[in-house]
Amino acid sequence: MKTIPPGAPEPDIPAEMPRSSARARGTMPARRNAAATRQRILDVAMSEFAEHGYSGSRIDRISAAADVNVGMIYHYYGNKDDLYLAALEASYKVIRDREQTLDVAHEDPVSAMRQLIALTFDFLSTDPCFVRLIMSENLMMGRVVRRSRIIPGMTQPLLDALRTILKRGQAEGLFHKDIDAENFYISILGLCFIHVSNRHTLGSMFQRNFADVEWLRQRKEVVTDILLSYLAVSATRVP
Amino acid sequence: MKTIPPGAPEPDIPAEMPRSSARARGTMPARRNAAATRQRILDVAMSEFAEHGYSGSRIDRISAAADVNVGMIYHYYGNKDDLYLAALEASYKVIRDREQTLDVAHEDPVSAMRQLIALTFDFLSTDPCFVRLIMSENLMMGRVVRRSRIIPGMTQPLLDALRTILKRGQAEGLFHKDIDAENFYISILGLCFIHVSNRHTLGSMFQRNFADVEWLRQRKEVVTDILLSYLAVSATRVP
Amino acid sequence: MKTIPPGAPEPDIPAEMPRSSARARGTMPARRNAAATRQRILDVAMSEFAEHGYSGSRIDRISAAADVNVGMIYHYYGNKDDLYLAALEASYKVIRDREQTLDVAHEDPVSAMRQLIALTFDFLSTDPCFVRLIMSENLMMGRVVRRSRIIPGMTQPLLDALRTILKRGQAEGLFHKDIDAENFYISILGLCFIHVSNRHTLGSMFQRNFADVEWLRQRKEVVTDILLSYLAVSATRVP
Amino acid sequence: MKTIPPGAPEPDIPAEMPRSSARARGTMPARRNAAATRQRILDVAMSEFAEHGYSGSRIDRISAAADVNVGMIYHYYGNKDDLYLAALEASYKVIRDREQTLDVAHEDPVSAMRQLIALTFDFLSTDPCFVRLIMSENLMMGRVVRRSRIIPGMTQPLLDALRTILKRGQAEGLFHKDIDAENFYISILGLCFIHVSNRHTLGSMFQRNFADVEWLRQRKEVVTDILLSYLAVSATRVP
DNA sequence: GATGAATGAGCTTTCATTCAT
DNA sequence: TATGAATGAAAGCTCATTCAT
Repeated sequence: MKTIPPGAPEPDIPAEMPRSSARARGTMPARRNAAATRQRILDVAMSEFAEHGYSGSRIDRISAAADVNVGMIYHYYGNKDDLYLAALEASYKVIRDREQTLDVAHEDPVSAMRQLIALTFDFLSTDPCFVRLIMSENLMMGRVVRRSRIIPGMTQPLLDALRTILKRGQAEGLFHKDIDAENFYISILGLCFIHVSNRHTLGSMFQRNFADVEWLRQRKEVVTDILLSYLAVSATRVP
Repeated sequence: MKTIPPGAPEPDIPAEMPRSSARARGTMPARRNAAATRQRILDVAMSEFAEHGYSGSRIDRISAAADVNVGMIYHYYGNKDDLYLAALEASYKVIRDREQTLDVAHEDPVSAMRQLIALTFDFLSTDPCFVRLIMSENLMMGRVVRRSRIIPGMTQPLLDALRTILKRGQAEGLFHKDIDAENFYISILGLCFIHVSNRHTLGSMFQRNFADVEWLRQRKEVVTDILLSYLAVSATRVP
Repeated sequence: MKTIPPGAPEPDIPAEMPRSSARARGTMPARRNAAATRQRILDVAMSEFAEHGYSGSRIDRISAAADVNVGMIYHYYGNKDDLYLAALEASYKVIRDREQTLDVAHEDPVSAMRQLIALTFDFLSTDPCFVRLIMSENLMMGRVVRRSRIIPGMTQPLLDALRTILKRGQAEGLFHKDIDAENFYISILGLCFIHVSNRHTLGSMFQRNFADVEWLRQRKEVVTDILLSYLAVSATRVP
Repeated sequence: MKTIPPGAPEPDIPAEMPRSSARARGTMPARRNAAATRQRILDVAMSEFAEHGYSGSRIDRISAAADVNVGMIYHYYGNKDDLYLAALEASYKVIRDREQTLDVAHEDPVSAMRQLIALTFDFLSTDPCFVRLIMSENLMMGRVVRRSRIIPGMTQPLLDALRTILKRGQAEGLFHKDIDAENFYISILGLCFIHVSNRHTLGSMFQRNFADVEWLRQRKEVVTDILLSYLAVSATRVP
């Protein structure tokens, strides 16, 4: 819990003098890299909130895992709610950023769509943290996300990318015309989300481990099939 | 979820005299009816847990809303965990029972499938209580549902019904052969669940009200289209 | 817990119709032998208070074990305190009665003393209930026993018996003269009480089981030796 | 038990300004001294547990008397059980330490034995706290003491001291040979313990105050006589 | 005499938050 | 910037006791 992550540089602390123990002995003034401390708190908070939900998360646990004093959390983030919002926004940023790595303008539309689906599926399945954070927030009726000023803005690039793929597919006669991008994204999300969000209740219902790698591989194929079937021009329309 | 189940008659309580306020004023002797009290607690608990999740729910609030002493809850249900399990099981029972009202053996397979999808969609969308209960349980890593002895058993009839529809559709050459019933149910669930479970975060992302009736109507059509496209023999298989 | 003790006759209940189950089915009016019910409650209370002490004892447990309604306990005994007093008095009566079975007037004084010591030792060691009841009461600073009107009176016969033995021993030149009966009884009690009252802490200190039968046998000899050494005329008096 | 141990200096708190009342009035900033607070809690806990037993003791009362917030108790001691264990161990330490002040190796054996008996008698009689703590623990069937890692270890020095006295006495021909040290200690304890542990029930039986100083003085002599009579070579052995 | 549903006060414990240093 | 001792409100749960029937 108290080990310093290797990736967190603390340049102004001499390596030969381990911080925490020296501090414990009171031989060193409390002075560190503020930005790093802030970030460390945020990283830990993201895990904590993801693992335990909002109500289940403990400020004490976060401060211990981030190796900072409780007061620091309040100093940097004000209160539990705001820390939670920060964690939520940071989590959204990760997936939104990743989505922007796709080359939607030049890649073959079907392939681009497959990549978007795969990226979404893998992101949600690989680490349930994001999914759990989203669930927790929705259980709170969006009380916190509602206050976010940046999350709505992060959605536009995603929608743009999706529309670009759809338009190019339609122009090439591969996708049928009557598709709403927003609604389609929700379908992608629904199909990629459910076995992660409901892992445990589904597990209880079907007595199966939905984190099993082989099962996930098959499920990703099915999800892709379902969504591409729907997009295909040849798809049977509902009469 | 807040309606008193039709099977629980309380004939000797005059409808025009609401118990709680009258009792609070001390003008009416306490009605002693164990079964009714038990049920009232369960009904209230289902709402409370659905609204606030497990950690966020308060025994005090439940006892107040059920108009009983806190001790009664412990007398009837043991502890918060067991009350929560009872609420969860009761909720599952409602949807599983409703699924069994479908006539999957005689109805035209496509129509039967549409009905199953519609039933699932409507059940989840009409009252978010069930969805929220499920989410809460999954956030707790299935800690409670794992102890349920009846939930696993409730799944079999659903799978049987789904398999019957699929087989009959395949026999009539309407559905293609390569469909796993369990996986397909998860797809149904995913597509019907997401806009309820993620209502608030999606609302924040897209600045739209996902409880809007007109939107739900359209969404139900899309979901049905997606799932039937996938089932259809003409569907483009992934090469 | 619910089995009826064999010694408790319930003449007016036909044997072929087990009481509790019939009552559960509501087929039998609630009507029993009042005195037997009262006694059953007391018997159970003695065990309960002995096992858990006053604070640790539960009215609910007593009513369940006595197979009566909670209200009956209040009906017959008023409240927890008074039930506890009744249990305490009944317990004292058992040992005081037993002490009176000794033939102190005709038996050889040394032998009579040995018998009194053995009786006390065995009574306390065989069933720790009495000891624990006494301990519990003393932990409560005698709050309840102080209200007893019969316990002080029960002591006199014991003291009389002890004095008789001592006088006869002194008259025969077996015991030395300077012995206070009351003080001597306290010595008997202390030596016979400690390994029962302090069974667990002594067990922790010495890592030994002080309920072991062989150890008890030896201990009884030592206790007798100690007390008889002190009584003996030849005993070295402190200069 | 209520005195502040000499080793815990609180130099910067002016003696003429009692902390609790001043702080209650809000005129003095809270003294932040973890060790002192911890000790204060323990001191109060020892009294509280001694006075009311485990079940009867109240965390609220302890926190009030120690002039700290309830949470502090849990912060320092975890829970009621662990606080009780700490109090128990601290109490044992006091008597075990005191026993080690005897010079068993050089003092005349009879005199050393007298001193050990007197020390034990006085320790138990002067302040009933220790006795009551022991009783409470035994009423709980040793549930807490069983977890102690230090109490068993504290017994050895006592046994060693006792064996030293006995051996030297036997070597000098003062004590007879057949004496088990452990059993003999239990006899000492039993004779010194009973009038304290059973003060109230004995008081009720004999209508006498067993905390009376003069009675205690006589009793101490009797106890010493009894034990020395038994040790003496001239003691009449049981045939 | 007997029932059992119901009560309310009080318990131990937890936790976000503050504040003097 | 950083510390950690301290707080107060509220949580889950228990239990002696009452009361209509």
